[in-house]
Amino acid sequence: MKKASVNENRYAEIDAFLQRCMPFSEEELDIFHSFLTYQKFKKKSILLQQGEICKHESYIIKGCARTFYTDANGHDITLLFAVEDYWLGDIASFYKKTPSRFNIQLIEDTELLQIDYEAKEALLEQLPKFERVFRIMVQNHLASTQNRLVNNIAFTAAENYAAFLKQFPNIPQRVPQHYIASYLGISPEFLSKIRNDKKAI
Amino acid sequence: MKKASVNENRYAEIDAFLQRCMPFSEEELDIFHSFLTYQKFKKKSILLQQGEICKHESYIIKGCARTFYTDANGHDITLLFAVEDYWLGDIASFYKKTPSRFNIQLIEDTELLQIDYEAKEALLEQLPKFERVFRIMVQNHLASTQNRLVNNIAFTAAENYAAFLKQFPNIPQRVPQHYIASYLGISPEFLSKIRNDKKAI
DNA sequence: GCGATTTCTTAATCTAGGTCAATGCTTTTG
DNA sequence: CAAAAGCATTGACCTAGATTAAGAAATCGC
Repeated sequence: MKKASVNENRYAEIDAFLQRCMPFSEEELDIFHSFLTYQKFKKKSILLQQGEICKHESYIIKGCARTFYTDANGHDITLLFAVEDYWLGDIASFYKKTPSRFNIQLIEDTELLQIDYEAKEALLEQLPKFERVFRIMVQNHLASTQNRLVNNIAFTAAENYAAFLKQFPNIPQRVPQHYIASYLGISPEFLSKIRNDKKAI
Repeated sequence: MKKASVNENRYAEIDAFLQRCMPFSEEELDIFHSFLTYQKFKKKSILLQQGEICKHESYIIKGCARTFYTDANGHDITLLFAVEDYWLGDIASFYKKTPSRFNIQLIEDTELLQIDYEAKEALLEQLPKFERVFRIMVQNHLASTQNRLVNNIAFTAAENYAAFLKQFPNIPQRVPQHYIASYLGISPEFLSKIRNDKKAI
């Protein structure tokens, strides 16, 4: 018989995320859950501010966020859009307890599962299997960041925009266009021009 | 009494590298060494070619290398300079056995300790502690790649060049200047101009 | 439902950095 | 040791993309 529950199973997605990486028993998953904190935030909340120490890594159950750096002229560069099934945080700040270089801002009302430094270390001690899960996650993240760095230099803004649409077909419906410009590292005006030039063909 | 040896201890540096991450016993280090292969390569050797599958991760005992992407016009973008105490490889290709996006070319005669996929998995199985070592390595690598991506977009070429000199004061004596331009994502001519403008001040 | 704020577009002008080509200087290599 | 290859520099000219400004459209908050 199925357990009745007010809030469905808030761990369903994150468990599936883990299982895609390697098999976990019910017991292991329960232990994992015990280290997580469920949190709801309103649209436009600031999860992390440049200069602060990043206290949590956060898995998105539902919602949308953006990690970005604001330069001296107040222009920002989007490092990452995160939606359902993504993790948020500033790794450098989280692990070294140094001031973060990045801001994290929510673009929609968002539900998160959060883990702080001590909880993560305790989890890793209790279930060393998770070292591997997190290693693989970070490896994938590094590979995609390397690709993005190289693409950003090697290709034109129009090419990078086309590649972005292909890789993230659902992001444009969820975030304002000038954030996409800031992800591509171009001005909003120029992105508008690119879009218009494309239409003309 | 010290063991006499023709080739000193070729593991001295890599062991120190590991110990900076966490403590290891002599036995553990011996097991680790048993998975490594020592290799010498001549200057200009190609360790990995765009399109091939990356078969090894390589620790540099002595020497200098460059990882780069060559675009359709034959221009290249340097992803990484590696010298003593760095690791080389294309993570995405190594783990997923997909064609590599990058070339790795040696800039000096180089001595490496290499590990292939099967050996690395066997090492991780026998000594799961290494999951953590590699996780931490990859995290640091990701953090610096994120910074580089953002800096590349946010700052001017001259600023990025100054930051490069500060971060890697010894690289310019070991690699031709046009490789540094390709790391910064600018033309060699423009780097030459930047250097000249700076002198003028 | 309406004013206020954000967002997007368009157009004129400007600039960081690219391209091309020529010259001299170092390294390699045979 | 000479010829060739690779490297750095300089200058003239070109272009992708930035900046500024202003109006139009969409969305938000009450």
